[in-house]
Amino acid sequence: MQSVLNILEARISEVMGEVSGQALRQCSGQAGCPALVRPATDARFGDYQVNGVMPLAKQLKTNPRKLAEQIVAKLNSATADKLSDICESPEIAGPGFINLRLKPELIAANLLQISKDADRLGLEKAEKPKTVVVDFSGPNIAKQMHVGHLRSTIIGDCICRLLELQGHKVIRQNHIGDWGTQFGMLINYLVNVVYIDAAMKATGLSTKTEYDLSSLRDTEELYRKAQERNKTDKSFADVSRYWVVQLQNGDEQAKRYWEKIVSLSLSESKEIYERLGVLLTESDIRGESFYNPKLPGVVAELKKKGLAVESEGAVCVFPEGFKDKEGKPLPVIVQKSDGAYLYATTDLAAIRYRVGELKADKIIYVTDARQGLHFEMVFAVARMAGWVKPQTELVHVTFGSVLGEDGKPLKTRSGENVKLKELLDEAVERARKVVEEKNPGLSEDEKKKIANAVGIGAVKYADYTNNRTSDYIFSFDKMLAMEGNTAPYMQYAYARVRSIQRKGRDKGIEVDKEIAQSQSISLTEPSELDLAKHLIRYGEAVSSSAGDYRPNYLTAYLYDLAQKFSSFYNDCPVLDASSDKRPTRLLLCDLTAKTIEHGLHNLLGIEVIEQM
RNA sequence: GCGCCCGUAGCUCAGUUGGAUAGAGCAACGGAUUUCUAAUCCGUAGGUCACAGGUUCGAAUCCUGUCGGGCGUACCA
Repeated sequence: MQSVLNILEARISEVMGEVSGQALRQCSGQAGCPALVRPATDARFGDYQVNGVMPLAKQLKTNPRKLAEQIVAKLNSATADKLSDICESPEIAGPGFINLRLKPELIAANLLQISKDADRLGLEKAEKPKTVVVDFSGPNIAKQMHVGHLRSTIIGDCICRLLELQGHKVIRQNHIGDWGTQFGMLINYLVNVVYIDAAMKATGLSTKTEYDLSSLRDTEELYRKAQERNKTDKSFADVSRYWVVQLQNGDEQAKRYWEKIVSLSLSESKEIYERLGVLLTESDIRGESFYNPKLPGVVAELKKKGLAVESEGAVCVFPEGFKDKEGKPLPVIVQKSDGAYLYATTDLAAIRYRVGELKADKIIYVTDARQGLHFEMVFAVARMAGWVKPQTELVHVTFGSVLGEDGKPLKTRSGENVKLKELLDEAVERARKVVEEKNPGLSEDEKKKIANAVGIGAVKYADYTNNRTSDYIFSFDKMLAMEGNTAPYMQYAYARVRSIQRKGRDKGIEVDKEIAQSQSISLTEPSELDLAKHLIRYGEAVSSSAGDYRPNYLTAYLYDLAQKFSSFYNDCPVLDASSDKRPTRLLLCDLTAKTIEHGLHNLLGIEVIEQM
């Protein structure tokens, strides 16, 4: 089902092209006359407004109101009747707006159509599906996931879900940091402290064993202890360097320890992904170690193509238009003077793999805004090298930082990054307290389930609902508030609908049958009509959200929906409604629940709950 | 220095290639409740869209400058 907005845009644009066609080509040479149909800014103007007449009139150097009249006349003309199946007769207003009001029959027909399509709620699929690689999350192995990974992980996840819904082939790529010099000290620590100490204890040579592998609660602790030892013990640091070399050279023992560390860390990440409802699996992992063997080839080819040159001992590519502090050309360094490779090299190898092997039409990078320059330059080099086709899209989807209440990047009191696990634990704990207070009668199981859904949902929803490009201030109190655009408010709205349906069934009303059999729609109350109109616009919200990779467009829609439902709920009894009104109201309830569930659960990965 | 992003109500934030009288939530004030879950709804009040110019039928949005903040800027990722 095509969204009303798209149909209107297409039909009106066509007519505008016909009305202006030749004249337009003469004046500007531009093709196409977008109607710029937008939701009306004020309900008094109807449901949609056409904004495109005025810019067109400017191009044609004609009077916008006169032009609007011509367009409306053409839209209405008997031969080219473009609107009467959708809208009432269009009205011209202000300097040259065309206002459109939906016909009740269209609203009714769309509601019924959505109702019949339980899986997709009438959402259309892309005409030309693309293969889209989405690079997101990318935690550092050997350290726990912290708040710095939250946004990439969940925004990336949402983008994947949106694009998949639109019918694109989405390939998730988790570019984990599982390679590098830090593994030397970690391996060294495992070998020399964990295993040797344990062995000495086992053989009675030592009674003082501080750690064995099982005592390591997590990779964070391993990292911290190894780092501490590396700093204070010079000979330990020397041995760490030895392990780096061993690992690079493919030494079996080094590899075994490395694998141990990676798998320990991955199991921690997996746990976080599951709690967050993020659909990343092990098969999506293509980390630095995966690209490591390909790096010499990347550099060699850049050299062969004459793009990479030696500068100050390092191998560099100088894409055009980038300058350093002194205004001199800024390089992308692909190999350090000591021979080591860098992030840029890995990213270039990844682009080759994604275009060459994965056949990507588009690659989306979900990382914070600070990496903007890095990607700009890497993209430039990849294009210079001919590793991406001109039509291949490389998109950097950026986001701002998560700040504490003081407006500075969120840290613990001791200045460390806040662990994602602890953040989620606290959110769930706080949600639990609220459940306990509001609904003490529920069973332990239900309380746990609700606290989990609300707590995790609140963290995610708060992030999604902020414009991704700006920083936002993290506040448990605000995200867990029952009022306002929050997860609990949305979940509550859903739970209320479900409650109506439960009550109805208890009363012996055959809710599903009544909905399935409802052929005519009766929208009499303003809040009913308002809700109905909003329900048929879900597709618009999804496509604008996906088009700009902005989850907040979707949350804004969902919040509007929940508010409109609440008004309807207040004004219109459902179960006690007269028999001519009840089927429609049951249908509105059902579609509200399905839409909230689809948005929250299918697209944002946030759990809905039947009661709270 | 240069580049990128940002500055909107007391607070937290929306604002869709420039569109009609700039919107929400919180906080404040006033109303609605023998409830289909009030974890709700309705209303009132609150603004020099940082500042100054410019572009045009029309600017929070585009351009120039100023002030304030964040980030980046040769071997981290």
